[in-house]
This record gives sequence, structure tokens and C-alpha cells, in this order.
Amino acid sequence: MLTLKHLRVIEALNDSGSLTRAATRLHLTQSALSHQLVALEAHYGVALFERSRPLRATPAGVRLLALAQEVLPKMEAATRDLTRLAEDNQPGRLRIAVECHTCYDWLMPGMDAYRAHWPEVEMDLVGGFHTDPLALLHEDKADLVIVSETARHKGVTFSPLFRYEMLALMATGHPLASKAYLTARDFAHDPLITYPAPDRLLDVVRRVLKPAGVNPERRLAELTIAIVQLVASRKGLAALPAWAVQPFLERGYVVARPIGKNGLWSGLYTAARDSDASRAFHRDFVDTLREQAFMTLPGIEPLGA
Amino acid sequence: MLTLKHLRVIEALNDSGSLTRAATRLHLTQSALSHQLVALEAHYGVALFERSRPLRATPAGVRLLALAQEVLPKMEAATRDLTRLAEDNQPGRLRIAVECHTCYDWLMPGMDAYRAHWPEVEMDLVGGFHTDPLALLHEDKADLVIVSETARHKGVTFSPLFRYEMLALMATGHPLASKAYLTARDFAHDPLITYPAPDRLLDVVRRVLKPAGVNPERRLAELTIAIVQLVASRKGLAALPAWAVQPFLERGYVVARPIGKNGLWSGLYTAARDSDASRAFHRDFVDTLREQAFMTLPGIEPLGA
DNA sequence: CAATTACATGAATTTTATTCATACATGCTT
DNA sequence: AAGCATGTATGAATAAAATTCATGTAATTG
Repeated sequence: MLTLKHLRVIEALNDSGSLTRAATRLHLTQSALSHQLVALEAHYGVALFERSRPLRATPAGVRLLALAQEVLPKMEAATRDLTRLAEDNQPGRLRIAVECHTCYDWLMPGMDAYRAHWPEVEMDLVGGFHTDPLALLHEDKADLVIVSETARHKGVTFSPLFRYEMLALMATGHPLASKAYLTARDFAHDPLITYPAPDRLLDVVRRVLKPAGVNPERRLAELTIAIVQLVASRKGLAALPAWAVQPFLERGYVVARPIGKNGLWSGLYTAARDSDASRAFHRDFVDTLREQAFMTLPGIEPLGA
Repeated sequence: MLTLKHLRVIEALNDSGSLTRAATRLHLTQSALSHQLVALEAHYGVALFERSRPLRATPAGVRLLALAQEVLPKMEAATRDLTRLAEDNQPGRLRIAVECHTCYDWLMPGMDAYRAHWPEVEMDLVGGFHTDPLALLHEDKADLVIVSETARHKGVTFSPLFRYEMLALMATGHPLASKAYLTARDFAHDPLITYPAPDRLLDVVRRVLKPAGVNPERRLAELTIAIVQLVASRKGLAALPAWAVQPFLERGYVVARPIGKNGLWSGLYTAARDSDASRAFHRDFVDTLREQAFMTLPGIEPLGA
């Protein structure tokens, strides 16, 4: 009666603290999870979670959580071994190209985690920034690129990683801090501090400022910490991923506000040649990246196909 | 895609060496198992068993077997803990009464295995033999009795353990050893050596000799080894469970033959008061007994409800 | 080389899981 | 306190998956 599916549900419930969030994470409806949980609890005659917010595991829930943490990794390791036994053991190679500056924050831990499972796969980072990263796939200069848009493209498979919110950053006590969220024209009067990247890759510019015809003075900085520093010293505004600025917000260095009423959300995807994307070591890399991101980055959300 | 069910199937296949036997052991049809195995192998693109007789695990099969042996005990331990958390922790008691002499052979190891899982359950053997063991349940002198027949009985739950073959034992070189199997009249001319138990409990007498009106001279012995000794010294014939005589046959001390064309098969069951039989520690005792028996006794078969 | 035994397979059936459409509960805002 | 917003529960409908049934096919044995 107790199945692996149940263990995954329990893990997701504990991580996310809510049926609804756990459901989206597992690509199921809230209803499905509710049925499952109720059925499991009824079968053993024991409550697994207190229906509080957030959900809290009972002793029985904790017991199953421990089981899940023991058993699920073993299952995954075994299926990996199985796919390895199945494939013609030609070793894999992953030359990875990255479009966005902040991506290194989570890419490095992801690559480390992956290396533990697939030591035989040779990983490389393709240096520099590129005008057309997808071309790298066709030119066989990269095997996997991380991009912020999915355009159907012959011979290329895209896989969603996650979506995240871009927040507007300003100095503490900045007049705009009194607003609940910023709009395009709020950016008109302060310099905008960005990475040295083409506008095409700067979501605020491309999706908010340019459509509104707002074109503030610009200032460049290479590193996230440098951008935050400049904002804190009242040199201008910036827009950065929520996860990247989280630590600075907690220490009160700067203030962040959503961009637009519903916030400005961006997605990240991997792209790979079809022939590579279907291979197990490739798929597992994407899965590992996604999992690692959800474990370490606060405030990110699942991203549908 | 890989589920616990698959792991159980793979374990059963490896133990039994055949889809058909594994299927009966799992209370499924051969067809169901074939579908499962084929689907699993197709999904990972790898063979798990060579279709030889007996079935032999491939490297991939061995890998999953290792997984099963790691994971399944953990699952069982967790469900036990769950039922313990569920029940009002009144400690259980198991006073066990046994009808058949040879039962101690497998009962003791079974009790040992059970003690490891349920240390808090107090186990006792109710000594001596009893004319009506079921009465012990009503008189509250025993909590579980092991019997060879199931009669519906108000307030008593029977659970099947296994079935086994009774073999006729004779000295090496005995004239009857030339027959493929023995019939009732073959017993007429030699003394019959039995345990000191009422005829009702001696399956050969009750189900073969008495119906045929055959009534040989009798001789008694307390211990299995003593019975075998007497048979070997040409003092008479005996009928004992196949599993009990297996070691003596292997060493050539005596010879065994089936009784009747299809053999003489007996079943064993547990009986307990309904109120007890539904409790987790009780059900788990019966499961442990059954499992232990199948692990240690050669030639026994599953027994339907 | 039958006869037997065991595995595979397609279609039908049963069982189980999931969704859909709501109802119900809880907390927050005005 | 009424009205939203958010989150969980539930019954019925639907979809998906597992199992059986009824065979066919392959391997094994006397």
C-alpha cells in the first residue's frame, strides 16, 4: 500500500509546506494530492501532516520522511545505473554555454552535484558571451546552452528549468521605496545599473523600459556585488533576480520592489541538439540542475513545458 | 517508472527461478508478471533475466536485486513503525499452541525472526498437546494456534501458512522402493512408525489408511530422528513431511516415495480470535512465519485462502 | 517427436489514479 | 462583520494502468 509515489508526495509536502505548491512541483493537481494523502492516512489510521499553514509533519509523517530520504536516492542511483547498463557506453561530453551573468550562482553547485553521479562525463564551460548561443550547438562548439527563451528551432530540444522574479533595487530611503511596485516611468530619472550585456538579454530593458519608450542613463558593472554597491551608494537603480539579491535585502543594504503589478518574471531553459537531449546523461544533467536550483534558490517557481 | 512492485517481482523471480512460481507466490497470474517484466525491460532497454530454466538475472537484474534487498526491508520496517504509531500502544501477547510435532522445526526460527521486529511482544509456547486446540482460544489459554484444518468457527480467524507433501519413508533396498508411489495397501504388511499423537492428527492414517480399511501394526517414537532411525533399521514404514526428511534422503539413510498418484498434501493454518487477528502485531507474526517457512523449508507451496 | 511445461501476447476487464467542478474552512482586509 | 483571497476536501466523471483471460509460441523431456 505504501508506494514510492507516496514518499515523493510526502517529501514535496514537507519541502513546500502546502498541498497546492507540492502539487505543482509534482505536476499534479491539488486534488490528486489531497486524495492520496487522505487515503494514506486512512489506510494506516494515523495523521501524517497537521493541516496548519505551513503544513507540519506529525511523528508518523517524520518517520516516512526519513524513509523517503533513505530510499529515494537509492532508487535514483539504481535507475541511473540501469540506463548506464543500457546505453552503448560511449562516454558523454557536456560543453556548456551560458547567456546570463547570474546563472553561475546556481550552475556551479549544480555541476558539482552532477559530477558526483556521472563522474565519467567531461564537463566544460564555453567561455565568453555570444550573440547567438544556439549557433554554438550547430557549430558543435557547445552541447548545452542555458537561455531565457524557447523558440522552436529545428534539431534543438528545449527543457524548462525554472522561473524567477526580477526585482527593482534601490537605496534604502529612496523615494520610490514608498511604492508597492515600480512601473516603467519610475525608472526614467535614475541611472540604470546593469551587467555589460546587450539589451536583448536585459529583461527590464527589453520587456519594460523599451516598450514604454523609457531610456534612462546607463552605468555598467561586471559583478552582482558591484551593482548592489552602486545602488546602495545612490548611484542609480538596478533590476536583478530575486534570488541574487536576497542576502543583501536581509542585511538591509538595499530595498527591492516588484516591477509592474504582477511582477516581472523570467524563465530559464536549457537547449541541446535533439540527438544529445535524448541521452540519459544529458537528461539527468538538466534534472540535476533543476533540482539543485529549487534546493538553493529562494522564491523560484516551476516552469511548464 | 521503477516501482516497489517491480522490486518485489524481481526478488520473487530470482528466488523462484520461474515466472509461474513467482506469480503464485505473489498471488498474481503468470501473465501479469510477464507483462510487467517485459514492460520494465523495454522501458530501460535492458534485459533483466535470461529466459533460461531456471531464470537467471543479468547484470542489470542483479543491480535491481541489490536495490530490492536494500530498499524492501526499509519499507517494511517503516510500515511496521507506522502501525505501531497508529495503535493505542497496549502491548501485545502471543501464547502459541501447536498441534503437530514437526512444526517446531520452523516455528522456532520464525519466532526468532519475529522477535527482532516486535521485541515488545511477549511470546510463550503453550506446552503439551491438546484434544481441542481451538478451545484454548476461547478459554483464553492461547492467543494463536497452529492447526492443519480450517473449519469456520464463530469468532475465530484462520490464516493459511503453506502446504507440504507427506512422503512415505522406507529403508534403502525395501521392496516398495521400486514403486513410483505407494498406495494404502502397501502399508498393510509393515509396522507404521508415528509420533504418539491421536489418529486424527496423523494424515496418512486419517486420509489414506482408515478410508481404505488398512490398519497396520503401530510403533511410536517421540522424535523425528528416532522415527527415521527405526525406518532405516527396517522396523517399519513412516510418513513424514518432505521438508523434515530432506536431510536424511540426501545422505541416503532412507528412501522416500509419494503417497498416492498425486501425493498426499497437507496444509497448515493459524487460528486466532477475530479481535486479535486484526491487530498489526498478530498479522505480522503470521506473515513472518510464512515468510520464514518459505525461506527455510524445501518443497513447500503457497496455500490459498 | 509427441507431450509437457513455461513464457509471450492481444484484447477485454477490472482496478486505481487523476481531474473537474465545487463545497468548505481560514485568515485578512476594509 | 462582510467580503475577498487562499488553501484543503470531496464526490462524480474520466483517464490511465494493471490484471486476467484466452490463446499462441518456444523450449524441454522422456
